[in-house]
Amino acid sequence: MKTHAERPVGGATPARLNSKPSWLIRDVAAHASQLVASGFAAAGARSYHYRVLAALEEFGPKSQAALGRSIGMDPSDVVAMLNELAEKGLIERTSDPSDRRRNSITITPAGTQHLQVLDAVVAGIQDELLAPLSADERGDLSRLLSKLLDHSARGEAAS
Amino acid sequence: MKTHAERPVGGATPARLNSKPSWLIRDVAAHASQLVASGFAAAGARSYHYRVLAALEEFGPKSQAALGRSIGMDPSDVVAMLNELAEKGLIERTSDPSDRRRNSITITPAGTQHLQVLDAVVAGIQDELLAPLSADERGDLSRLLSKLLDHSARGEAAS
DNA sequence: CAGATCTCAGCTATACTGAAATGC
DNA sequence: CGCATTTCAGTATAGCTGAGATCT
Repeated sequence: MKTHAERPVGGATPARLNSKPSWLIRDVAAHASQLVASGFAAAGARSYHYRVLAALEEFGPKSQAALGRSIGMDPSDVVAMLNELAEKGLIERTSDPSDRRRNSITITPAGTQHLQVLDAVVAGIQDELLAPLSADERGDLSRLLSKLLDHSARGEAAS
Repeated sequence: MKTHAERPVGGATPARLNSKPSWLIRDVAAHASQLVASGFAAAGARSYHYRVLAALEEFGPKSQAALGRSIGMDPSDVVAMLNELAEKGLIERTSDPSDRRRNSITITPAGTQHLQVLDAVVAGIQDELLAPLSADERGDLSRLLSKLLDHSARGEAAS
């Protein structure tokens, strides 16, 4: 589960890569993903599950399409994830009587409980990931990243 | 080519996600990857090609295994990428006489030229990605990310 | 009829695993 | 022999496309 590699081992990394923000971000993200994936795997979940359960808990019941839009997930992937979550009893699909094309998705009590477990896993990962940074630096990092994200979100909206 | 999506559109994003550094990083990285992938695709390349060519140009001829180690790429993936690069005449494989298990990989003049084109693409992407940040902020971001990367690299070395 | 919704089948890129053939 | 190198075949995940059936 510690798959290893992911970062150079033998010699140096090419300067082109470790000096470019786009690559630094990708490398840090790869590390973060690995932490999340293995933490969630230990809890029998995956990253997609967390996104879905979080949206349901924060926003209440939604249609599959609306769910997908709120977390940037493709509708076809939503189908597959809900199948998995329903099998585990973490969500419930009921067809919406006001629009018979739609399913109304609800998080179950077991789902809420599972979400809390995953929240704890995620919290632990933030600590591990940000260990080398001071509280101030953590704030700076979040602020800078949010700025980049806002910008790219607006860029897409403009297209 | 503008694939779209990638970030919520309909309503708000769950607070759990956009408040956690690990998710912010992943989202920014996804955006960066998309920029790189489409920029490289326009030049007939992919991200893996850049890594390989950069390592060869900066460090000189290497064996496939050493190449893979220097850029954190799996040996089996190195094989496939070198096949593609060799077909385009960007690298050359010659078997190493001092150790007949090894191939010595060299970047060709065409490869160096192609790398320069990709360098320009990458430079443009940094500007696009970091547009909302001041020069000071860009420096801060790189510094913070490098710190995180150093930490995770040391963590792996310790295992 | 246009358009939304759900579903399924399949594709790509990245990254990894396992195993074989060869050579040190 | 153990170990490194190259290669191939296969797996898994995230994200996407295309198309069909159903409904508004």
